[in-house]
Order: sequence, then structure tokens, then C-alpha cells
Amino acid sequence: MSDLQPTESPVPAPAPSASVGRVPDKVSLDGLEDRWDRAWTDGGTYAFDRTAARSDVYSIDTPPPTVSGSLHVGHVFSYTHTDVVARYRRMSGREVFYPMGWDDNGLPTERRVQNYFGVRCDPSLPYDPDFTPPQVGGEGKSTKAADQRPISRRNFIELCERLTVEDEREFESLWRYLGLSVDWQHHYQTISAEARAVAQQAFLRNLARGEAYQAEAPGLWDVTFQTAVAQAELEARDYPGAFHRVAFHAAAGPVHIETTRPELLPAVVALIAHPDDERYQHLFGTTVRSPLFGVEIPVLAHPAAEPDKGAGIAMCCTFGDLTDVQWWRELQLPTRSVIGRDGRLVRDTPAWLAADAGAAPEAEALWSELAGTTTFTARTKVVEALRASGDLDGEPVATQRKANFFEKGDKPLEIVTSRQWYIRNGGRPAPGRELRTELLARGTELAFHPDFMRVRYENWVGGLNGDWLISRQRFFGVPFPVWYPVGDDGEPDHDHPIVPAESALPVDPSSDVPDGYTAEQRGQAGGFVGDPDVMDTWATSSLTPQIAGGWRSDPDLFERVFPMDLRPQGQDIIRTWLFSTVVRSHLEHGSLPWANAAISGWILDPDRKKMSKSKGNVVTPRGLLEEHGSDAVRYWAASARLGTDAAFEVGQMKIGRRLAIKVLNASKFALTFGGEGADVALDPSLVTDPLDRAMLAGLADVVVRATEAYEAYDHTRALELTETYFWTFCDDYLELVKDRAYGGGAAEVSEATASARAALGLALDTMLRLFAPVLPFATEEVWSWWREGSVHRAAWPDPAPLRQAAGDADPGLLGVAGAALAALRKVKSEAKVSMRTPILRAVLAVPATAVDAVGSVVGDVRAAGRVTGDLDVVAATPGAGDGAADVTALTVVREVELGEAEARVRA
RNA sequence: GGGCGAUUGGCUCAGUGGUAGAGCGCCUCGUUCACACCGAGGAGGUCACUGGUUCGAACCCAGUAUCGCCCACCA
Repeated sequence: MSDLQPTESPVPAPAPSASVGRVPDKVSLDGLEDRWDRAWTDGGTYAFDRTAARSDVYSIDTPPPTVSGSLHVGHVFSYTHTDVVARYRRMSGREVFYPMGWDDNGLPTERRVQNYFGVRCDPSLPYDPDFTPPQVGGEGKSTKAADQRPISRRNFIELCERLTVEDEREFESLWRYLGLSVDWQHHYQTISAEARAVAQQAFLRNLARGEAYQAEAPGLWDVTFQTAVAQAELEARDYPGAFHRVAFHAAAGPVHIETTRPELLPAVVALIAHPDDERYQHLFGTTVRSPLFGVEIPVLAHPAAEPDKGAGIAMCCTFGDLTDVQWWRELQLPTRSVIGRDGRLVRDTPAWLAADAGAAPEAEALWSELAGTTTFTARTKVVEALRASGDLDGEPVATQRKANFFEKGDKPLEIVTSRQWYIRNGGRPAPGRELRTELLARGTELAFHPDFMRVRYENWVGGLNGDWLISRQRFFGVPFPVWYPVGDDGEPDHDHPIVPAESALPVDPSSDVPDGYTAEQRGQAGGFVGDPDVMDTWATSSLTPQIAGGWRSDPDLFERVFPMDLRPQGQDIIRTWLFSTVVRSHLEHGSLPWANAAISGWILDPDRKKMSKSKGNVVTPRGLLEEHGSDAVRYWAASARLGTDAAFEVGQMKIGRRLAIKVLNASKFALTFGGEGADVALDPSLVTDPLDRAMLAGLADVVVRATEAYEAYDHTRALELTETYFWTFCDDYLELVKDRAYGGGAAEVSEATASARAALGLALDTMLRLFAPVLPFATEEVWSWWREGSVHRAAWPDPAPLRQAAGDADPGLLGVAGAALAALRKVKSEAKVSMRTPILRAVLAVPATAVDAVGSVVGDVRAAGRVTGDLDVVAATPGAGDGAADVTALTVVREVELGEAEARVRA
């Protein structure tokens, strides 16, 4: 929230300086998470400096996790990606605005509060300031609505806030343990007063500009939740059905149609075939009578009818599907609704079936059997009646069809006519086409990572078939900040909504009273009523940049963070969260809400299936982090590229753990050569040895390439480059130089020794910075041994001092030396002797082009290979011209004489 | 039906025109004083398939197959 909520720091941390300058005897990853989390909190390491200019800021529109759910490994995965980016940008000199939000608004919270406290929301009730819930903790209690006490919306929201505080504390704790470099001073809740005010203010501005409007129209309706739903919340699922071949009656004989929804027969308004369909030409312009109900309906032509579907002629009902809506609208058909909001057939006899209005008596009689039944029961009854009347041709043929479901629902959606609020999103043909073009253009401005994710945006925007329906007939959520005048006839005037001043927001029209009215006038003729609906949860989440950035309450902050730099999110909500945020920003600010969108992939379980929540919960994120260590789990996450699904792989975490431990140990080793603990010189001018220079030259290349990778949002590449070089550094370079770095214990430090020590220091300093975004704990631990401050506030490495130290050294020389060392190791390995076994004499054959190079490092190779006598280097390939020869493959030991290691002597 | 990804050693994945790579696993060896949560060495792949372009293809083009996902599909 932009109204800052100070975060309490649970336990005072030890002064960070206590450990500075001392390399411990024994290193460990255990306990680093808690220790450094405390130190970072106390040190304000990730605090956002709100005096920074916009150009220096890197702002992130963090996805707010749903707090009434639980975090699973997928969250850990994608939030790590964001944190890696945040840490890189921070080290690159940007002031990172990285808030955390909690999505505690919406159906999941609503349901949880109902069960937990045994209440339900009734917006018609007045607020009770002294309310105490009937129960606390829902285990084993009834979840039936009848057993839940009705309370006012405000009381309900208070309970939501009370319950979500608990969840949010737990979530924050996990994020801290994972090492997210969030500035916890900046966190927000989608249920908070500020978020509600932002959502209402944005809506009022949409309304004032004509972008929000109300319409009475057929729309998708969930009968379980009894609310309208938006196109973005649809999910097509397989649903069993059956084709029923049904006869309509024409003068010339029966006309057969096929339908999977015979219960809609009473709602039929026309039969429709394709204009070019020869079979039905003679019927166009005539009328037929519906079976059972005897309603006279026209036979019409429309190009949307598909000749090869079913019988080729369709029965158009109001409303069975979206095609019906299209026909109804374009052919101006009457409305004959028979399905109510509860999913049952309406109880009152529809006018066109009433006997006293001229309908056949049998029609009304049959209707009386159907009234109030579910669609399922009605279908059975209609089919029975059709069979009895002989209008069912043959038996129903089972089929599997696709039906639209609300993504959270389990019954197919019906189409119900209702008054709803919409926001323009380019989904409508005539007035919306221009907006659609603009929004598609925004899509091309936005940098998607990876780029191919853009097509999901384009597909969605291009395929919209209506504006964004934002009203929901639910109780918990952000209410529409409007009232309607009630006329003398007692009917609300929806065309002249009464709106509050922006300064009065947030309002709840079910309890607040508009200016110029008194509370007593609520619902009275000549008075007012509040809009009963709430906004879709996406109507609030589409404003996260505005909520987190202080659009309403902190314009100074907003100025510095908006438009934001990054929106990280999952690919599944491009059509919802990403798109709706673009719509709001485009309408309100005339800009994109952010410059970049980083799309994380799915976590797949070992069977290559999307990891389900239930499976994810078996392995809790906390357990995972505690078992492997946060750096290890972060390593696993960071090893997966953006937009790519990743396997949940414990093996990768073990590798990460090994890497983190190696960082600790190798650092300790590199820091202890001087004998004076962490006193390692970082002076590039001390580096004189060819091998040291080559190592630093290679490292400078790694810095350049890793930086390019991070700039391109390719953290995986950056990590891989760093990691590979680090292992070469450990396995070859450290081995090669350790004797020289020890300096034989001489009091006077030779130039060669000083060179090795300076190179080690420079390399370590650089590699810690390179690893810091992925392994924040291990790198910070090492940093604290010998450097001041936090590595996470240190500058991203600069290749310049490395290049200065390297001079014109060829980075390939380290590989040459490594190959020479490997050849000596191989001799011992094949002889099955200890690596400690001395080599009394050897001849090293190398490619002709590498003779000089090996010669320049032969001292270090001799030491590392424990060659006590002569080590001659000769050209393996007489004659030049093999410039491309692979040193690694061609470097072999020709003649060798092994000594005996003390170990073997003892054995 | 339209689209987007993917297909490389047992596993997880790099590799976008120049003689196939990494890690894990596996095999062999090594108690080395940074690290046994270790080290060294080794085996292991006709890069899904079929054509084409090219001096040369894992990589470019066309097509096919399989897997995953998005959109459309309710008569």
C-alpha cells in the first residue's frame, strides 16, 4: 500500500560488522537465511529511496499472491525470477521499487471467511460496530448458507481483513526466507481502503469519459455463484450431451432440427439456416410451429448457420449459446427467456405459453410441469413428451461437446439477460474497433520476455467478442461507487447515476448516503438506492501499478515509479491480468503500464504434467527451502529460462546447494593465502603473471557476456556463464596457483605471489557480485568476511579493472594450462594412484601452436601436477598449419616416471 | 479448425551454418592440509522423421509425427 505500513523487525540482528574481516574456520549454509534476512531488514538494504528520479528507478509491478490460498513451488519459482532481476538492476545502479502485494480480495477470501467465521454477507444490512462473529475457525463446522449469520458488507470486509492478516504474515515470512529483496515498507492489499479507493476512482474516471457504461444485455451467467462472468474467465470444457432430432411442423410437413438442449424448446424464437443452403430455400420467409408448445416461429436465413452442423438448420433460442445471441441481435428476434438466474426454469408461465394469451392449453400444461425444475430435469421431461407426441425422430445420440464454464464453477454457463457494467476494451465491432487497434499497438510496444508470448496477447485482443464485463453479483469486493435516484414510481433511474466526489472514496453505496440525501430516503420513492454489485477482481488487480505506486494518495511517488519497468507474471493470465492492466493504463494514462513483461513458465512434475496445487502442497515451499537451503532452491528456479516450463527437480537443487557450498569454501581458500585472513589486495597493477592475467581476461569476458544476458532478461545464460567459469576457476586456476599464492611462507612476498593474491582477490570480488542475484545468502556471507556493506548494494562488476590487470593476455591461456594439468592428472588416474603422487619426470606433448603458451605457465603446472623433476614441453604435431588444433584434446603426456606418494607407502 | 512452444546421451537441459556440449546418474580411481554436501579420470548420442537449400545442417526451408499450451468450436 502506498500508505506505508511500518514493518516490525521480529528479532534484533547481530551487528553486521561483528563478522566483517574474519574468515571462519568452518563454513556452512545453515542458518544464513534467518541471519541475513535480519541483517538486511535492520540495514535497510532493500529500502527504496523515494527521492530518486524516475530515470534512476527500476520499478516492478509485483503479482500479489492470493493469500487465502497457499504458496506452492510454482510461486517460489516465478518470484525468484523477479528477485534475480531486481537484484541485478539494483547492483547496476538503479533504485529498485519492489513492493509486495497481497490479493485478499475476491471469491477465495469470501468463501474462506464464510466458513471460518460462520457468516455471510448481506449488503442490505446496516453496519454493526460491536459485531462479534459466531465462531472462529471453521473446522468441522457447517458450511451451509442457512447456518451462516448474515452481516453487513462492512462487517464482512473487516473479518476478511482480520483473517488475511494471519495469512499475510506467513507469506511474508516465506518470502523473506527465500530471500526476496522486497522493500517491505511498500506492501499493499487489494482489499484495503486505498485499493478500493483506487479502483473506484479509476472506475469513475472511466465513467466520466464514457469508457464505462451500463447495459442490459444477455451475458454469460454462472448459476452456482449466481453472477455474471467475463469472457476472460471462461474455460471450455468437455461436457457430455446428446443430439436430439426434433420435428418442427410446417405446412408441407415436418422440419427436423438437431439439438443438445431440448429443454430450451419453449424458448425457441426462430429456425435458422444458411442463406445458400438449398435444402431450406423454400422455407425462408415462412413460419413453422414448435412441437409440444405450438409456438409459431419464422424460418430465417443467416450466414452464421453452418450447413454441415447438425441438420444444417438450427433452432435459435433465447438463449442457448452465443450464436443465439448473435442471431437474436442481428435478426432482431424477440426475447423468450425461460431459464432463471438460479439455473432453473422460471416459475411463472411465460406470456407466449399462457393459454389465456392464445397458446395451446397443452403448452401451458406442459410448462406447469417444467416450471421451477433444473435444466436437467426439464430436459428429461421434454424428451419424454417429445417421444410421446412422436416429434422425436429416433433416439438421442450421445456426444461429447465443449461447453463454457466459469473457471471456478462446475456447471455450464447459461446466458441470462441482466443489467451489467462494462468497460470498453476494444471487444465490440463498431465503436470498439479503433480502441482494439490502439491496444494491439500497445502490445507491440511492450517488450515481452520471451518475445513469443506476445502472440498470446495478440490472439486474445484480436479475438475479443465484447467489452469487458466488470460487474459481479457478489457481496465481497469493491462496490460500484454509484447510487441511483428512485423515481416517484419507486423504480431506480439507472440512466442517471449519482457519483461521489473522488475525495470521498472509498464509499460503500449500500451503507453510505449520497450528497443531498438522507439515510431514510434509501429505497424510498423520490430517494435513492445504491448499486448492489461489486467489481470483478480483475477490475481491481488491473490497477496494481496505480495501487502500489500511489497514484491516488502519493503523486510524488507515482511520478517516480510509473510507468513501471517490469511486470512479471504467469503465461496463464496474459489475457486477464496483463491485458486488463494495459487497458486501464491506456485509458487512464495514455501509456503502457510498464515497459517489460517477464513471463514465467509452469512447474511440471516428473510426469511432465502441470504440477497441481495438491501435489505442490505435498512438498511445501518452506520444507523445500529448509531442506535444500534457499540459495539452492533459487538456483533451481534461476536455471529455468523465462517462458519455459521447468521440471520440479530436486537434483537441480542439490547442484545449487553444492555450488553455494563451493562458493563458501573456495572463497575461504582464496582469502586465506596471505596468512592475514581477509587481507587480500585488489590492486590490478600487482597482477603480472601471465596465467593470472589470462584468468582475469577470461573473467572480464564473462562479466561482459553475463551483463548482456541480464540486460536481455536472460538470467539463465548469465548464471550458466558465471557458474562455468567459477568451476574452471576452482578446478584449474586455484589448483595451479595455490603454491605460488602461498609463497612458500617466505616473509618477503615475491612479485609472483603478490600477483596471484591480487588476481584471486579481484576474481573473488567479481564472482561474488556475479552470483549475488541468484545466491544472495552465500555471496553475502562471504562478502561479510572481508568487505564492508552488503554485496547486494555493491556495484555490478565492471570489466575495466579486470582488463587493466589482464593487459593483452589471451584468456585461452587458462584453458591451455588446465589441459596440461589435466594431462598430468590423467596419467595418475589411469595409473590408479593418488593425485598426490609425485611425477619424477615427464614430457608433455602439446600442439605446436601451444608450446610457447604452455612454456609460460609451466611453473604453475609443475607445482599443481607435483612434478619434482624435469617437465619438458614438446610439439605434438610436427609442422605448423594446425592453428585450430584443440589444445585440450591434443595435450598428452608422452613419457612419464611416477614416484610414490606417501599415502601409498603407508598402505 | 487456427496459432505458439518443444522434440539433442538414462535424467534435466545448453547449443541458430564449420569435426556433438554441461550437470546429474553410471563406471574406475583417490581419506589432498578450501571443500567427502569432496576431488581426478572415463564410458555413453546416426541431435524425432522425410525431403530440400548449402562446399558444409542439431541449427535455414518445406512437410510429417509425438508432447504441452493458447484461441475458436455448445444447432
